[in-house]
Amino acid sequence: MIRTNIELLQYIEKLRKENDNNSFILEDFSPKHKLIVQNKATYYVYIVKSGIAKCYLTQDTGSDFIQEFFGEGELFGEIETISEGSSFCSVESISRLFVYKIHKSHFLELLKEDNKFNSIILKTMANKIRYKAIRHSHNQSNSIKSNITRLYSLFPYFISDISKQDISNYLGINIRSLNRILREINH
Amino acid sequence: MIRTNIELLQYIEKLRKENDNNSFILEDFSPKHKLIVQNKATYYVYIVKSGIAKCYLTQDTGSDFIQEFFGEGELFGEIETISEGSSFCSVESISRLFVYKIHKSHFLELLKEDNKFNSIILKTMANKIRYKAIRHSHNQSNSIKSNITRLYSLFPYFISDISKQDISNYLGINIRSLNRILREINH
DNA sequence: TTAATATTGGGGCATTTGTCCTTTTAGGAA
DNA sequence: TTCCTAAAAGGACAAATGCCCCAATATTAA
Repeated sequence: MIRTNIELLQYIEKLRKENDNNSFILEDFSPKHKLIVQNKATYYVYIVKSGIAKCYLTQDTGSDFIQEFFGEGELFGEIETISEGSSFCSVESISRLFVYKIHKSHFLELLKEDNKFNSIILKTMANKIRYKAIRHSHNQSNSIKSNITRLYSLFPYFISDISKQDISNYLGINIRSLNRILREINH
Repeated sequence: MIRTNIELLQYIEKLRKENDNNSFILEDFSPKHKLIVQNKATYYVYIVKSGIAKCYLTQDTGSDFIQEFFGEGELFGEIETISEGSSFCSVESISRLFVYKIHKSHFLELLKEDNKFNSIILKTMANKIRYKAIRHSHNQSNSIKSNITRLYSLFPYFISDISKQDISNYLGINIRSLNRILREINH
């Protein structure tokens, strides 16, 4: 639910220290700021330094479906950069958010020239695929109750960190259903 | 639904022609053969030459959820190889299936030494992430009817190529619901 | 402070989807 | 051919989920 990638974050920070004229720029956003907007061109790749953001798709019906919550070290914008399309989702800060951003062209350069970086990105993307597969598989073939129970066991405090509306959008259900089940679980 | 990756297939076949002692082995499977088994170690990465396979996760409840159908050029086994875990899904032939297989260690070697190959794999993985995101987003926030209608427009002949049970498992619904909606759509 | 707005919680009902079961049809093996 | 099994189709009812509504509480703005 709240994804992190400490190995990547540490490597980025190491690169920043070693290189003075480095390509990573630290930025600071307050909540509800959109860093990436669905269907718009993107110019940067981002890595979360601290805080939480949500990554979501807006459907034709107007409803949002949240793909992931990004925490420390999470990477985004890389898909758009590597496969050269406009953005297929939006990314918006939930809490105060610090990110390192790097221009597309520098990101692609690093991918080519830095073997270690290349291998970390490959691993990061492999993990995203694995995680998505498992999550969506569970979500699509189990009841809401079982999905929420699963979240409780994986992320005991998700209820306090994330709004009910966002949790609903993450589960692909409506907020009434979420409340109904939460009530049932807590007697 | 039936994913393909012609660029990758062509590149593999080019490598095979240029290199006599190449690392890709052509194999031939009849339907219902499991090439990868969930939770077991894997030793190879595969690329589909022709035919169709399904990639699915089996839940604790015993039900299967189909991630994707793999057609020409689709890659699998790469996640397990890159992120070094046992398999998180099973892959099973649906039709007669020809695949190129390559040993994990050779795959990793190619990734390091062949820039073009590296870049094709990165693009392939980026596309998987994008595709999964869009599919699951739609599937989780729309009715069965709208999901089936979407399949019809994307893959007009899916009904004739794939069994009803597999379609149900792909949509994360039960077969009764599938039949009910199909009937409704066709009056 | 007060007013305005967003978030949370839940009642009541409609709709969708799942479960169980039976029949029909199609295809393969003996 | 006949038998066996798997796939497909659908009736009837139960359970899960969505939708619309309103009230209570918390948060933000003036």
